[in-house]
Amino acid sequence: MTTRRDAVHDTLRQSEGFRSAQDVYAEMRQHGAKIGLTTVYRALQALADGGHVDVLRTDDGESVYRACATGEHHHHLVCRRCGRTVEVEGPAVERWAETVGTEHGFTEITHTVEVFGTCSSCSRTSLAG
Amino acid sequence: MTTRRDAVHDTLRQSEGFRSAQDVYAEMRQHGAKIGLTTVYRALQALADGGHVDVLRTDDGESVYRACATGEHHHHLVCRRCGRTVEVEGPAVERWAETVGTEHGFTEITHTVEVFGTCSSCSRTSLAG
DNA sequence: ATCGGTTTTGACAACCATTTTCATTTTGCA
DNA sequence: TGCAAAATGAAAATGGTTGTCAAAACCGAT
Repeated sequence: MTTRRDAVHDTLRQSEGFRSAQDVYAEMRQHGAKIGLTTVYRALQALADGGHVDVLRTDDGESVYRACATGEHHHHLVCRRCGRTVEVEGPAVERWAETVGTEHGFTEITHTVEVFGTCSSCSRTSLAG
Repeated sequence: MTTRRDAVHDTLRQSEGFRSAQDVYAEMRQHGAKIGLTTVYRALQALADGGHVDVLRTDDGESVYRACATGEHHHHLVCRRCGRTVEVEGPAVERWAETVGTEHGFTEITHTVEVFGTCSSCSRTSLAG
């Protein structure tokens, strides 16, 4: 039997961008999956804790998740319109964060970096329509 | 009469780091201010909209605010223990975000960058205690 | 198969920051 | 002074997320 966690993970993998727990739940139900909202939340958390999916917060405080191609540290370029996401790297940013933290006497430095924009197909749409 | 918004702004100015709406409210009440929670929320939003204070989200989804020295675009180095915050600039990061977005055909690029760490006095404390 | 014991599940209730509502108070201004 | 518009705040509503707990699924041992 496919564990629910895998089912959640699969659902996420089929998505282009970041999806909320509620989104994932709704989609799974629509496809006939028998699963509860609580379980989706738990699965998502477990996946996130294990580093199998990335999490970020939308402007209105919702947590959104995404199954990324790599487990390596990376950042995201997210279309603010359709949510399409590109994984990007930025060694320069990593170094900058580390440096700036150290310079001020901080230790155990971590950072969050997200880039937002309007993707080409969305800006086309807005010009046309 | 000092408008409530100014009172909220002042309270924020006296803080070292980022404070939540509830924090600000509690502190104002403690100092004898007659103000409602709703008003604090509204004032904080207005201040944020006007670019007079910076906002960010804690890991648990709470919005926290800070009256920053400058209205210019800048980022923060925040102590994850005590919340002490240093304002930092990173021209390299700005350029990187812009470049990476443009390369992928995105327009109207914005970004969020926050650096977290443990400040020197907090790491001393943890070693001692 | 069947019996414990452990883990997972999920309906529902509880949480809690934030928003909305709306009646009251304050303000701005003629 | 009067009156419309804006600000206020107590209380209720909202909504994503988490806690509770009993039922269901799982698993190794008999």
